[in-house]
Amino acid sequence: MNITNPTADINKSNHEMPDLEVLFDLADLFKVFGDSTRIRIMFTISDNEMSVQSIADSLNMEQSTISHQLRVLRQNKLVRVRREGKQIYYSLDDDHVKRIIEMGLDHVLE
Amino acid sequence: MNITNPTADINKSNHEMPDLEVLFDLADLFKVFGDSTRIRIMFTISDNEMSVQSIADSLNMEQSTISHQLRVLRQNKLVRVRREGKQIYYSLDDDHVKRIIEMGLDHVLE
DNA sequence: TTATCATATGAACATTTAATCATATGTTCA
DNA sequence: TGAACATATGATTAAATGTTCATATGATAA
Repeated sequence: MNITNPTADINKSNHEMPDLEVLFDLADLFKVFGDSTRIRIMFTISDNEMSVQSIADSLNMEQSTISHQLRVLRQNKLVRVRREGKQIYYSLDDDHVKRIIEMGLDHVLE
Repeated sequence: MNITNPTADINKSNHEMPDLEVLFDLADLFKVFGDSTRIRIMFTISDNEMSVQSIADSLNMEQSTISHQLRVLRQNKLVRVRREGKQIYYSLDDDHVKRIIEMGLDHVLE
């Protein structure tokens, strides 16, 4: 863990272990990807932005469920939000997100 | 993607949505990365294989806790196992795993 | 064989988490 | 203004999950 002990440089690792706090953040990030509903939402909006209700329709799930999960995605900066009239459109935040998913897919499909 | 023009866009997907089963597997994979103990274990063994007890010592956690989590990593093919006498040595399965973590780190640290 | 060490595992418990229901907030338009 | 619509949110409930304790399994050496 975050050993900042100057005397202990016996560490022959190439990768330095990040601070504990970073590791917690990292786990929290992956936690967001670790739910099938959120994964499906991310796929659904990966090409086009979509309104909440159309995501719900598309996945055959309740609007409330989708909204709750979109909040999680929002809080973790994984989606972009745009309001247009009564509707709110969501899209993936950046290609970063897609790449993480692709990496996971590679592992799952291999 | 990220079409900001709301007028009559044709929904032309570039990415096909994988089967539901694959999406579940994908979520399950990320679920494994979504725990700080497992993340820390993965960092700990990312450079050198290590025995269960030395991982536990290194993280200041119970042998049982580490063993339980190593099982999860094993079941998801994220670690390699090698027995040598009484000890069992664990290492990361492949660079794939590292790359997934690196991707996540990029997002967390940005 | 038996004692000892290293690891794995089952059960119990506490905590987290996702889905649902009901309702609140915010927007548009008559 | 008020009705209708789209989305967000709080509370509740059920299920999943991580840690701990106690113990089982498996390996080594005397």
